[in-house]
Amino acid sequence: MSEEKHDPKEKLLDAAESLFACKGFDEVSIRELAAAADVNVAAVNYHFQGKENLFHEVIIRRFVVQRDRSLEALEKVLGSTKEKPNVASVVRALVEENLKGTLSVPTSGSFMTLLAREMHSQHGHSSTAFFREMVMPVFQAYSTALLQVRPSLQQEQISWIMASIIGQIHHFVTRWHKKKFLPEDGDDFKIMVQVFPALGQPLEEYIQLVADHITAFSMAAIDSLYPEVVE
Amino acid sequence: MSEEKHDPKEKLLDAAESLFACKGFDEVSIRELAAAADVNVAAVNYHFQGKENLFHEVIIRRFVVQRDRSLEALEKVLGSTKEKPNVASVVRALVEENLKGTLSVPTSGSFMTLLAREMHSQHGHSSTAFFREMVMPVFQAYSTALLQVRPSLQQEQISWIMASIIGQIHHFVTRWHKKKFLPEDGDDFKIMVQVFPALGQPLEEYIQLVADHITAFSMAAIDSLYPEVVE
DNA sequence: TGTACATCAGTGAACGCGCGTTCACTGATGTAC
DNA sequence: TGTACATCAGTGAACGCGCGTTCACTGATGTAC
Repeated sequence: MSEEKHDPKEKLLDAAESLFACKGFDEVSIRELAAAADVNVAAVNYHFQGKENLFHEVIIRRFVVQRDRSLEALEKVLGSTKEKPNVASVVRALVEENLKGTLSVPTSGSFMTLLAREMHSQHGHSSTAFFREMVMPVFQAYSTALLQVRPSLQQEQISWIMASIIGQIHHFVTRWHKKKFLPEDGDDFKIMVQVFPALGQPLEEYIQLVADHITAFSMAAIDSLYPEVVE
Repeated sequence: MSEEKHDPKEKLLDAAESLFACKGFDEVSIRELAAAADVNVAAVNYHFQGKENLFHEVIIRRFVVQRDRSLEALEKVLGSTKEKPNVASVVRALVEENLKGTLSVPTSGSFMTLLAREMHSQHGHSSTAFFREMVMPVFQAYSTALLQVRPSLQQEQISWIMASIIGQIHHFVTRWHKKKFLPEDGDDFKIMVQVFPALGQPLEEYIQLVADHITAFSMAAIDSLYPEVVE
């Protein structure tokens, strides 16, 4: 089949992406990676000069996709000729695209966790570069869009709003991810679903329910705290 | 001085609490722990039968305090004779107590991260027990309180509201923690403060600003989506 | 085209280090008579 | 009270394992004449 990669570098990246996402950096050994990618143990060092670098490249590769998806989704909303973009449509794009991007890709359930590691890494340089190239552009684009659709908002108010929305997104992503690795007949699973029924739904429905809730909750807050100024 | 502990078990727990919080489970070695606690390397296994158990006990010890503080804060609000408790006061108690509890204790900035590890642990039993005894009681108490102060709310609506609030709390805690370990003259630091000015404040002010924001944001959403039914 | 050599991707085995853990031990405290 | 023994908290040194990494190597491809 044409899908099978033979480039060992690609094979390693693919294997690393799913293994790191499942088990975390420290819990995956180079031997395990090599076995999963069907390459030699020495290949990781040969192609990436160390385990840490492989990890870094996995993160970058995934995040470039995520970033571009988020930016495209926003452009689509802003460029829509059918209906004038408003606050709700921008918020919904942010919420929906992040949920889908972080949950829908099969292996990527815990990339929020991996990202946390990357951001905390002491390498300094890589951390700054990552922040500037992956996180900031999305943040800036959505901030600007919000200002555009509701000019009465001030920059700092937008920062607070974005933080509240992103916080909610992360939390619901984490919830799903936590549930995902639980045995369906275990006590933990039952309790979680009982406390939070939406977790009993399939992924697609969960995403929709969560997107609806975060959008509604945040829009209600925004409209109430910072209402549109009608001139 | 009377503060100095001589019980090696206590000394180990104290040293472990701050080291684990700073560096995470894998990045702290038993030798490091022993040195910090000024005990023998073998002491960890002697007192706790393994590194994993020590970690578990550290988490428990911290979380019992946190849980009890949260429950006390709620009781204080509900039992107040001066003013009738309302939704806002319950929400504020939840937000403020969690922020203080997670940020004010000197070593505990990253206990959210450690907690994540504990919840994901495959031990099954410990995970369930922890959830049932540490997380659920607080969740239940605040849910019941919300129902009490606004009886028109349904159980599932409360679950969604709580999730949105807790998500915001975690996010702002994480932000502070991320900033805390950054050099104050580094690029990362400058960018973060520029993007999110509240991070430039001292901890006490940050907590107040964040508590105000989350409470206001969430109350606006709640009152707008699920208004009080006046009979 | 044919030959000799250089380059390069990729490899298998081995290395050395740091880890969590173990174990035979010590010295102090408690107990029995 | 004095002696002999048992119990126990705590220890130092050593063990063995798994890890990331290294290195001398192979065999295929590219290049020069």
